[in-house]
Amino acid sequence: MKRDSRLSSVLHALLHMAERDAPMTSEQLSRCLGTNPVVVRRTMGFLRRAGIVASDRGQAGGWRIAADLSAITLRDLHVALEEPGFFAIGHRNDTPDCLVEQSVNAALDQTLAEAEALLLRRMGEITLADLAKDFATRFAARRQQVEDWKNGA
Amino acid sequence: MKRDSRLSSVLHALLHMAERDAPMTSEQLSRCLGTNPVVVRRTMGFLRRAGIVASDRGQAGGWRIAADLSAITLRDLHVALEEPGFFAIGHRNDTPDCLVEQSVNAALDQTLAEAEALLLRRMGEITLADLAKDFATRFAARRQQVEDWKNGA
DNA sequence: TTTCATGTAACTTCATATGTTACGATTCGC
DNA sequence: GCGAATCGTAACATATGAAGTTACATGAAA
Repeated sequence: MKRDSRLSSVLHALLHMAERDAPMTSEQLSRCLGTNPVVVRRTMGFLRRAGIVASDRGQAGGWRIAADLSAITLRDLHVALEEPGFFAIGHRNDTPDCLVEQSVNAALDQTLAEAEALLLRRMGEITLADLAKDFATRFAARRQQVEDWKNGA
Repeated sequence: MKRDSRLSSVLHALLHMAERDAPMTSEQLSRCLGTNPVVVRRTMGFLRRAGIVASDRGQAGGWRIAADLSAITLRDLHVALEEPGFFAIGHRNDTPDCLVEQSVNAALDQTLAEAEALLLRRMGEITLADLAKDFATRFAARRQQVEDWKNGA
């Protein structure tokens, strides 16, 4: 199945934006993400409508984060993107007459619902601030690595 | 997103087979599932290769369950079908150079991995025998309902 | 030997995520 | 005001993958 990568994309974009003071244009973001400015506008539009980012037109325009990093969770982004569901598996018929199919649906639905609840809970616990911190750690580690390499050479 | 419904389909098929003594043909199963005999053969082929069902050609041939109902779990079926993953969301680039993207991937992967582990655990606890029992309960309830309706009329 | 069934390749169809083109609307600097 | 930069969005193109379909080979039983 073709997986929806918009959540990953907007996270990537938001963290890049968080590293800067000035707004970033769709064109800049599209280069970060390896995609197209129109795709960026289309996807970020969901976040704008959810109040997570704001956009300005004209020169010196672009996208900026409109909320506190520690107040934006992965769950918020998932909801904002209106992602239709987490799962690549499902059943064909939502309201079957066949009792056998009803048993099958009930078992699958219950199992998937439990996993979905876990996902939503966990995603509600992870904020953009957490990711930015994780990035800072990685960045420091790489900088140290480069430093070591320079000294060794 | 187009969801993979093969797990649902084979469960449906297996429960119908469990209700009978004789083998069922692809044609019969396809009518139960509202699909095509070739699709049934293609999908059930995964279960045959996993030893969960057996098939016989020729007259009086068809499909039969080759293991104990209480020994077949949803997880076994999921694995047998070689379903590529549970999730409809994911990230675009598996081995990014960008440190920001690495942070994003790490966070998403960890969250999804946790949910996947839960799913596999739960699916490993549910057997075909459990579903057959649930079906029996629903069947009895409906029979009672019909009985009541007859008496009332 | 005929009939019925599976096994499988090849192709079609359909849904949908993503990419692209085009153009209108808005804002800024001059 | 004018022109450049930028978003907003419609319309269309492309790619991927699940499921459906056709065709035919293989094997088993009456």
